Amino acid sequence: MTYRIGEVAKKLGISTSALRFYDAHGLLPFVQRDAQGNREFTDNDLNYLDVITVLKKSGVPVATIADFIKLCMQGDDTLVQRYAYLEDTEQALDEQIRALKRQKAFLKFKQWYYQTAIEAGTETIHFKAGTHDFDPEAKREYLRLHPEAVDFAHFVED
Amino acid sequence: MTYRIGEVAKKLGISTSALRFYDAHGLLPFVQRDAQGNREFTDNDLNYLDVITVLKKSGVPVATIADFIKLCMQGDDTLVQRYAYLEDTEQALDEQIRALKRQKAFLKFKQWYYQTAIEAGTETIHFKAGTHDFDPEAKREYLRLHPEAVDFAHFVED
DNA sequence: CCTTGCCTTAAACCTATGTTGAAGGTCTAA
DNA sequence: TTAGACCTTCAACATAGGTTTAAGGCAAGG
Repeated sequence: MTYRIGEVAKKLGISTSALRFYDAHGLLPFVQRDAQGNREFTDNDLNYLDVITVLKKSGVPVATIADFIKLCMQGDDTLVQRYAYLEDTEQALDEQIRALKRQKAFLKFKQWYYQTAIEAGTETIHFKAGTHDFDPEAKREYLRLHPEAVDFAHFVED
Repeated sequence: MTYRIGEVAKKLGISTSALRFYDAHGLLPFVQRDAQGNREFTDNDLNYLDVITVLKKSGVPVATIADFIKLCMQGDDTLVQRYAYLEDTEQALDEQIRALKRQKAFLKFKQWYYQTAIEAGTETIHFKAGTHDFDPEAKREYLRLHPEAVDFAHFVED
């Protein structure tokens, strides 16, 4: 049983133009055509599209995914390469997660900054007296209250 | 004490062209100019640049960051708005982290898939007999061995 | 037979986020 | 006083990842 491009688009939530774009860039070499030249997607092709979708969401560029798919088409000789490839992707993913957590720690600090400012009715409590400049003491104060936030101590240079 | 654009670029690891681009797009309304028209960055401006950097790394578009900076320039009346803004950004960050973790769970499955294929010397152990089509049994088998991976059960439709 | 709804390709277009280059100003040190 | 190292603006270019549009083919229903 096969699917037409429009059905696949609906099933997977990918636009038909994106699917054609992927095909044009070598991500779908396995998709066959019918007598009229229309693409015929099999269930197995959808499995490949799941892999492609995950790699895309992991931030892997289309050209790099195309390399991986090429390896897949080459059979058992490339198994080790493909495994290494996925390990690299996983490491990149881990680094992205770590980076986002650092951004989150900083946002948490800024939320505390605004929360306390809102309670005080004014942001000036965080400024150096007589200026509109941040008092670095604010960051130190926060780190005293939230020692778990050392992750973002990177931002405290003082 | 002030810094010139090149010093700031070196200090923060942002190119001078990117800094000028941010200025042109309203992210640096606080930066003053000297008699020659050169930008003069203060230490406090660098604090704002830290905030901008974090928002950027959190995936917030430049135009949206500009809105936030505008609120910052408007004083205490916008404290609650600014807090809400940061909460929204944090939620978006949490969702990104959750999404990356789902991608990672799928990659882990694929790593198992290749690990076992490498041990067997061939990928065919995961195919339906006589075909090159994935046997959905592989996913079920993996979930039996790794019940913690239900996160990605989304991908198991069978 | 004609309309509707799919599908096809190729090429042009779009958005975000910068980068690069041209043309010129200022300051400092030799 | 001239060379070098900065800085300025403005406009053109680049890149990724699609989307849109134009022009056309095939098949089914009325």
